Amino acid sequence: MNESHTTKNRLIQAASVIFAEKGYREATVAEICEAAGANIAAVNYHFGDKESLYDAVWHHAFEITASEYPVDGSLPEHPALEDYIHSYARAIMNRIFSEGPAGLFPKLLHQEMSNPTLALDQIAEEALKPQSRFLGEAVRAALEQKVPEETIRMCMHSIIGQCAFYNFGRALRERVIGKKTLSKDEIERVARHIATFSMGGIKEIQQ
Amino acid sequence: MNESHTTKNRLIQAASVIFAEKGYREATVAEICEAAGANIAAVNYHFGDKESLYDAVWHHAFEITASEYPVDGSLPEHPALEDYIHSYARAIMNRIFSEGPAGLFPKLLHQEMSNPTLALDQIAEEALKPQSRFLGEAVRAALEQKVPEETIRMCMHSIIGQCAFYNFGRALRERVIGKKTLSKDEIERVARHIATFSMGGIKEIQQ
Amino acid sequence: MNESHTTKNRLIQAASVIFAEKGYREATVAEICEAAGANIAAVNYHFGDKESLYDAVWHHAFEITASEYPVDGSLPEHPALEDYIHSYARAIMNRIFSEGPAGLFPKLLHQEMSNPTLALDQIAEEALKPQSRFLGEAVRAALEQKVPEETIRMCMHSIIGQCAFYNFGRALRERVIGKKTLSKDEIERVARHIATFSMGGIKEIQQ
Amino acid sequence: MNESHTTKNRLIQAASVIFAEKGYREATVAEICEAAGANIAAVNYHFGDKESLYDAVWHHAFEITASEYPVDGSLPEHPALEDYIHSYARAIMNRIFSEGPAGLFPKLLHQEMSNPTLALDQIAEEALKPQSRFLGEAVRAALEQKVPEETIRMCMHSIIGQCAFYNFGRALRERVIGKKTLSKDEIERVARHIATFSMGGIKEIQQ
DNA sequence: TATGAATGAGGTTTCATTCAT
DNA sequence: GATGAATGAAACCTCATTCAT
Repeated sequence: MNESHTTKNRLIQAASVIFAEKGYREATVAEICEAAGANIAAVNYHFGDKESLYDAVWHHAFEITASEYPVDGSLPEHPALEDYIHSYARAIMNRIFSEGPAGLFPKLLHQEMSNPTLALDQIAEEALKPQSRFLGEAVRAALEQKVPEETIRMCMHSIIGQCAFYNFGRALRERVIGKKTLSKDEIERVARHIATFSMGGIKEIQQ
Repeated sequence: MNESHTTKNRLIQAASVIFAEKGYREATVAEICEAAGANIAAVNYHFGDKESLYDAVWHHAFEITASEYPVDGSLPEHPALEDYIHSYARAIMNRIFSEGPAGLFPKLLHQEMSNPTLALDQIAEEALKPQSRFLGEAVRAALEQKVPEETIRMCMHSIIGQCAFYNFGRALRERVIGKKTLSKDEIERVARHIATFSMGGIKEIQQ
Repeated sequence: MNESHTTKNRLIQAASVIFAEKGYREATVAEICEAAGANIAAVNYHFGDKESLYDAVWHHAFEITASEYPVDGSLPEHPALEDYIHSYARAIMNRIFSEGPAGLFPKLLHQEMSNPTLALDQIAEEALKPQSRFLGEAVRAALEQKVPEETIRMCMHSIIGQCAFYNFGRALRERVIGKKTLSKDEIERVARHIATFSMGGIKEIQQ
Repeated sequence: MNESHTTKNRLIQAASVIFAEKGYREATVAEICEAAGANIAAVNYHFGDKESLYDAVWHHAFEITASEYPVDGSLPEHPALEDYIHSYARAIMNRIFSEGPAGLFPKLLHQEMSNPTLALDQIAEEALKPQSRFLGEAVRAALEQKVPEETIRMCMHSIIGQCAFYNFGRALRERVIGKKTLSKDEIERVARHIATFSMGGIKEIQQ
């Protein structure tokens, strides 16, 4: 049997979508099984319990998003700081507005962060720290250690926050601004904006 | 009887904390009643159902946070753009890291945004749009209409995103950076940083 | 205070309508009190409990219907059997299709007969046996004791059944025939029909 | 497993008896499950909710009563009107006084008619209209269209009412007359009485 | 005489999990 | 390797009744 169509895989795929949409608690084992075309007992049979399925979903979702939109995916040959920021912002924005499986990771992250389970510790360690370091080292190098560590951290947060807002603020943007999604062009403009804005910010901070 | 100690008020207070911590669905009527020292049927007696209690909690939480930390609370006599941004950022940061009742609103907002209920529509309209407008008009005035509306919106998102990150990113910051809360001094420095960084960003964008 | 507008009376009146419509169990004390413009505790205060209110309602409803439409209300001077039957049928039909308070008794009776409470025993004794005897004696007299008691009883049931059908069959007639109520004229024709039909039946039985 | 002893079937059987005795609202899921020897969650597992179980009970009860006592069950070769009436009356009387499962349908009908649920619409359409038509056509044929439609309807109601009285009047007959049930012989005599009485009535009406 | 807050018992329903097959 | 029936715990909600005022 084609490995990607085993019951186990179908469960992970169906669960990804449902967990992303509703969060861990609101998603029911029954609806996941039904969406996967599997028996009600399938989750417990294949994964032991609901929470272990959730873990499996996380790994699946991160693998997809990280390989489809790596944070260093748009770096030129000899990248300057602005290139690093732009590459990071572009990847994150593409993930956030992806309507395919690559879009599941940000949605899961959003769910998870309001009600952290044990999964978040692992995710933070394996998935998010490396991305954060990617950005942190670029900023640190550019500032040439003339500034205290706290300042570097605040700059990083300013950059990450600008990107993350498009994920966490999704429901709000729909309501306050009325836009549900962004076109490819808009995504490009936003990524460019974040890079430019952040470069201006860092220059100002340096003085 | 002292009005602030009626069963109804005790329910709202207990529910605020529990909803903020766990979200609407995960919080149970039973634990709220127990925490309020009330009977299991008290919620239905005083509010009709769980959802109406939730609405009451929202209004309560917003009133407190908005009166304790208004977004225009640190404006000088003739404020420049940087003053607007600083006042906004300072209020938001203080709300986020308040350990008292003023801290409940951001936490409720975080919960709500991952699983929006009907409450969010009302909150967006009544509480968040005005704050957003406060910032938007300051930015628009400073940029003197030389730039397209999309640019203004992106700048606003850059500012809001920097602040909001400290709310939505809470669980992550704890895990990646290891800091759970910020001291008064740190809050002041972050607010100042966001104002400075954003001014630099806006100047860069203008060119 | 006008006696008919005391809280106690308003409760009885409101409860009559609601019990008639929904039956004992489905009617709630809360809605009765609200309809009567009284406090939620009023029923227990004035009547002790829900069931005692129910008893009070019965007496109220029977008094009204029996005085407005007595079964001997249309008897001529020297009545023949057909006159007795006609008078009985006319009274019952008028009660059943009354839209005022006189219509409450048949509706309560309908409710009660599918789920008898202790109230039914009393009602049967005080209200229904006398009416039954009214008809029974007329039939017995007309048949001149030439027939066994069982035959007399079956004839009575034939008469009563024809009338009662318009009460118990109400929901069904609406659905099968599509008529919700009867005009004054129709009521007269039905009463006349039942008298004629029954006289024919009794004559046939006698042979 | 023997199909008639599955949990689902045991639930229907237990529920039939309890719904017939107490009506929809008064019957509790808990007592039904206990009577069926099943878990409290069994109703929701097998039927979704209480109301769907109720529907299933209706179909079950009607199938049994209609196959055990069909309204045309006693028709001779070339039936006259009296034969139709007698066959109808005999079937209805047998249903009403059956102490087995065939007796559940009239009891359910009685309950339903004092507090109609959506089920009644369906029952009226599927179960009762055909029976009513069976009688109606026989009467219409016998009267040779010399009489207005209203007269035909009133004659039908006279016949149906005489039968139905033994169902709806059950609680009353117990109290006023003191007889709880009828023997086989009595049932036969009542059916014969209704046929004779009705023929006399119809003849009288025709003149 | 009357009230409004409060309560406890009990209702239906949901759902993750188990177990025999 | 997989299933469908079954379960127990716990969720929200309803409602007649009580009690202090």
